This record gives sequence, C-alpha cells and structure tokens, in this order.
Amino acid sequence: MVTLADIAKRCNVSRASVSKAINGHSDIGKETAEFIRKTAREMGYYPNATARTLKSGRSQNVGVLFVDKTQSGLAHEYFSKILESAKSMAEKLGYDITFISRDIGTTGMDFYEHAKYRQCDGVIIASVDFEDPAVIKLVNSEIPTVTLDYVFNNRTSIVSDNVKGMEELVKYVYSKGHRKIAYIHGEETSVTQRRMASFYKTCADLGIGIKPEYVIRGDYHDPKAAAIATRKLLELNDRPTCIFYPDDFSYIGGMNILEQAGLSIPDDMSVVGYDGIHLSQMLRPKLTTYQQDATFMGEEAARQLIENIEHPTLWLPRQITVPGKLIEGSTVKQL
Amino acid sequence: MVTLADIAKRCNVSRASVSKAINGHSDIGKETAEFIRKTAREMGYYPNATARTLKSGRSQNVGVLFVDKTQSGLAHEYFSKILESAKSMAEKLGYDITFISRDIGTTGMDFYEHAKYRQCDGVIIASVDFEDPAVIKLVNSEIPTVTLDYVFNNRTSIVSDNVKGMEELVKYVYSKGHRKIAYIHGEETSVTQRRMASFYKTCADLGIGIKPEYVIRGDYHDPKAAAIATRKLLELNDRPTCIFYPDDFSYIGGMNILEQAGLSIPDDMSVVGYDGIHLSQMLRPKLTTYQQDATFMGEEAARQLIENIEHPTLWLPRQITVPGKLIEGSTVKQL
DNA sequence: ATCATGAACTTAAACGATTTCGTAACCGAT
DNA sequence: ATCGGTTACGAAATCGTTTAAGTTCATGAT
Repeated sequence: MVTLADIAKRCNVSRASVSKAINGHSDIGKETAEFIRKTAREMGYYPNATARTLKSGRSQNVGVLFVDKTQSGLAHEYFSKILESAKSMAEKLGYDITFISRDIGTTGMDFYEHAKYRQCDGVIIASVDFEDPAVIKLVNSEIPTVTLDYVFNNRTSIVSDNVKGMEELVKYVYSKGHRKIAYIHGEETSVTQRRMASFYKTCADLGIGIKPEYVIRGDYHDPKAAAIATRKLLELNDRPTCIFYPDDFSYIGGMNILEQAGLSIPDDMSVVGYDGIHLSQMLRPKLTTYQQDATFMGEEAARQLIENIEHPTLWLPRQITVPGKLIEGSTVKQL
Repeated sequence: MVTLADIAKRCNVSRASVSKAINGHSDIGKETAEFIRKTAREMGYYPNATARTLKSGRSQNVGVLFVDKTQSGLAHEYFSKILESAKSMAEKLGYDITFISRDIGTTGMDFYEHAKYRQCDGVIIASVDFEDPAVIKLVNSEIPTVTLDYVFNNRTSIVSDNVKGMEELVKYVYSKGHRKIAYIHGEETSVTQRRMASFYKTCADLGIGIKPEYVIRGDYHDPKAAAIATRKLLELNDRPTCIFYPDDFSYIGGMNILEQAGLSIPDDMSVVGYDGIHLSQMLRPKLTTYQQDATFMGEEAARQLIENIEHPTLWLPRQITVPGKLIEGSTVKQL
C-alpha cells in the first residue's frame, strides 16, 4: 500500500506537504503540488479513508437506517428506489453508504452507538418504527439526520405529499362522477393518518358523505388483507362505486376478488391505488394511482443531509414536502 | 467520547490492559478484566471502529457491489432479498455493509481502489457486468470476494441452480403433456446460457424437438419485451402450447397479450415463469414458476465471505449451487 | 539460595493521515 | 539596512486503538 510517507520520500518533501498537495490546500507551491500529485498518481496512491477519518473526525460516510417492522423494507419498490437514488446522490457528493443496525455481532449497540462506532457523518432514516426509543435517541443526538415520511421537531425531513396526493385522487374520481367512495387504508402510521385526514377533508369539501363502513383497515403491501377488505365492501347492500387501495401492490388482492365476483374493472367497479410502482402500469387495465417521486426523495434526502453535515453552523432544519403526480390509468369509469 | 485512555485513567491501569480486557485477551487477570469491563460499561464506552481498523488492518466491514446495467439492481425482489439476507447474516457475524461503487465524488477510483480506500475485509459481488475490467481487477485482487450467479476461477461463488431449475420446469410441463414448448429468454448472460443449455438438453433427453422460432430473445424484468415476443409466438402457424418466460415479472407482459388475444390461461395457453417472486403467487391464476432461494443465497454469500476473511490460510474457493423449488401454480394445463 | 517459568501488567511504537505552529527565504517599502 | 508581509515548506503532535516486547513479581523446582 502506498502511503503519504512513500510519496514524501520519493519527492523529497515532508508528509505534510504531500497531504497539502493531495487535498489542494493553498499553502503549497503550484509546481511542487503538481509534481507531488503526478508522482502520487504514478505510484498508484489513493488515500486511506480510515486514517483520514481517525484524524479528521469526518468519515465521508453516511449511515442508512432501513429496518421496517415487516422485515422487508428493501423489497418494496418505493423504498428500494429511495435507497438507490440516495446512494447515487451521496456517491456523487463523495460519500459512501453503510447500513446502520443494532446488535451488530454480539455487542448490544443501539442505532446511535452503531453510528458513532462507524463515525457516520450523518444518518438517513427511512422505513422504521419512528416511535422506537432507539430511533428517537438517534434523532435527538448530535448526529445530523434526515427522516423520510416522518417529521421530528428540529430535524430535517422529506415527506411525500400525502395530503395533496389523496386530495388529487379524491377530486379525480369525484370529477368522474363518483360519490360513493370506499377507502381501504394501511396500518396506523403517520402516513396513513395524513392520507386519511386528507381523504375525509376532501370529501367533506366536495360535499360527499362517507359511510363509516366504506373505510376499512387493510395493510400496506398486503394483497391478502386487501382481498378480505374488498370482500367486505362487496357484501354491503349499498356498495361503493370506487375503491381506494392502500397501495398499488395491495390492489392485486382486490383485483382478484373483483374478478372472482364476476365484476369487471372499471365497468362494474372503479379502483385507484397509491405509489405508482412499475407493476401498476404493466397490468391491464392500467391502474389509476398517485405516483410518489421516490427518486427525488432519496436524492433530496442525501443532498440535505450532506448539506447539513458540511455546513452545520448555518443549518436550519427544514421539512421538505415532495409532490407526486396523478397517473391516469383506466381503472376509474366515468359515471 | 469515552476512549480507552479515559477508562485506563479511571481504573488506574494502562491503555493496553483496557484493550485486552475489552477484547478478551488471555494475558490479563480475571478480576481486573471484569472490573475494567464493568467500568467501561458504566462510562458508556464503545470502541471506535476507525481507530481499530487503522491499527489492525481489519475493518469488520464488507463491501457490496450492486450495480447492474439497468440501474435497478435493488428494485428486483430477487436482488433485494439477497441483499437483505446478506446484510442480516453479516450483521449477525459482526460485520457491517457498505456499498462499493466507482467514481465516488470526483476521485476516479475503481471498485478495487474503493474497497481498499474503505479497507473492506471482503466484497460480495452481485448484479453487475462480470466482464467489466474493473470487476475482474477486483476479483483478481488480494481482497476476498464472493460472486453471485457467476463463477470465477479460484473464487467462491454462490449460484442458483439454473440447470436443475430449468430441467424441472421442462419435465413438469412435459409430464402435463406439452410437447410444443416455447422459451422467451433473457439477455445474454451466464445465467441465460445455463438455462438455455439446460432447456435444450432436457428437451432433447425427453425426445422433444424445439423449433428455432420457439426460442425468442426477451429481456429480464421487462414485460414489454415479453409482450412483443409473445405476440410473435402467437403469429406462428404452429403455435406452442406452453410458453416459458424469462422471469415472473416479464410474464405480466405476456399475460396482457394473451388476454388481449382472447386466450385464457391455462386453457388456451400454458405458461411458466422463473423466480418465484411474491407477486407471482398473488396473481390469478397463480403462476407456475421455479422459486430461487434468494434468502439462502444471500446468507450463504455473507457466511462464506466471512469464513474466507477469518480463515484466509486454509481457505479453498468453493462453488455453491443453491437449489430452488418448483412452485406449482395453475398456469399449466394438463393436455 | 538460585534460577527458570509464567501470569499480569506496562511501555512504547506503530497504523496513515491531518493540522497547528514555526521558520526560512524572499519581496518591496521605508 | 531594517521592517513587515507573504509564500512555501517542515516538525511534531494527534486521532483511538492494537500489539510486540519488555518488566515485575510470585511460584516452584533444583
């Protein structure tokens, strides 16, 4: 391994000078610096992140917290896209990404301790139980963090605009003439709360009443739960004309039940999803859904976090709401 | 931050003794060690991975190479499952996971240099272009590596048993009476080669001839390519009775075309997929497919890599072939 | 009484970089 | 000739840990 000392010896300068040349400091002669860099390149030098981190306290490494309750955070396109894009952006800005977890090996480290252990400069938190004391401890620590789809006081967060998303969907189906709208919602999370609130409010604003039995608990990314909920809706005397699913994937479960019941989409029942995953546009009929801009969210999370890391003093936490867009498929019939 | 020195001072011993107590070395008294550990716990000490790595040369960190050509390595359930399970296993064994890439920041590092820069103890390579010189450089370096679904000489690899998988699928549809079997295959990769070879061989063994026009190039995870290929098959005078898709997701494209052509599955056309992703069992009819054991593969990759890292001398590269299992859905008709 | 042995510690030198401070040399201005 | 100000560089400390190589002291063998 080529070190600063090797280059220093070859160039007949001190290690300090080599360091300065490599890092482009000002107090080093133009030609000397160039000569040192050239030699370094010839010798196949690249810095050692570990040594650099130890001395400088900065690791150029951001941690990612990605542990959801269902043990499948990565499997969902929404989250894998966020991860992928956060990764690209972080890399572009010169940062690496390491997964943060707890109980690494046999040590009983919590998230915060783990992040410190690896000297992460910051942490992106997504797809976790935000009520978890270990998460709260991390968020309240001195380590810069960015949360996705959850807002903590005095911390930067990137949230998908669930209020606007739900509003647009409701207004869209309203414009298509629907008045009896059912909503199968996901498990109780802050995202769900926001969507539910927006659903009720928009309906109220439009002057449509929603029967209590039209709103049923399902689960995110769980077609089986969606299937059960759909069946309940079909058993009602006064059926809805349109069903909102918690997400695109759940919709698959509903689709099966509808087909089984001999109902065609959208002629006998209209439906909408949420997420805008790839699959939703591959199915026939194409699903009408609200596409969240996961790619932008991931990029923005990395960008904001790194800004915070690099300008800690003049940093003010901000809450960034990311709009998505309604994708008009063919699953909502004009009544 | 609590350091070894702080504990040493408090306990009136040297830093070396603290280090030995923490790491459970033998040349330290039983009670002293216990006392030191107790104090360390009280003081909220946890080690600094950076300093440890710098001195010991071992980072307890494994790199993951996950850059596929289509820029969506993570989005596929197969790969995200591998990553997820590799991550869990690595964590269980006391290792962290960092993404390896090239061109981090503005430095022109290649994969090998990046891995050295972060002092990764080893690298898991999945979902990349294995012909890429940068990948080959990494694989031929002194860094332990494990590759997934690709075999390098003198390197450990974990490969899904594509030969057996394809053989079982062919035998299954044969047993159902099918003789005219079409195969829409993915782009040219070593996986494709192995599946194709197995497809042809099994057919030959069973005494069925395959018309050249029954074998068409599609793409992995691309329903559109599958749709086009399916249409071509339907245009043939002598249509196949069963279509093999490159993977479960591609099948969606074929499904649409078949439905559009008024053909029902499996009554008018039988189909099989490959992968066994969650979605395939949610669709109706359930897809007959071959489920790859991605979870086991990821775990095994981590396990093997870490074995190699920890016992470098007595390490012999091994090629581990992971069998999957045929999932019998309802998309193949008994003729 | 002497010496080898081993257990239990300590000392001190790393690991590879960064960074503060110091200084030598040179410039132009007085 | 002297002074202040740059510029370009070097010396040395430092980050937190590990580890080879002592040192001390009690123990048991001779």
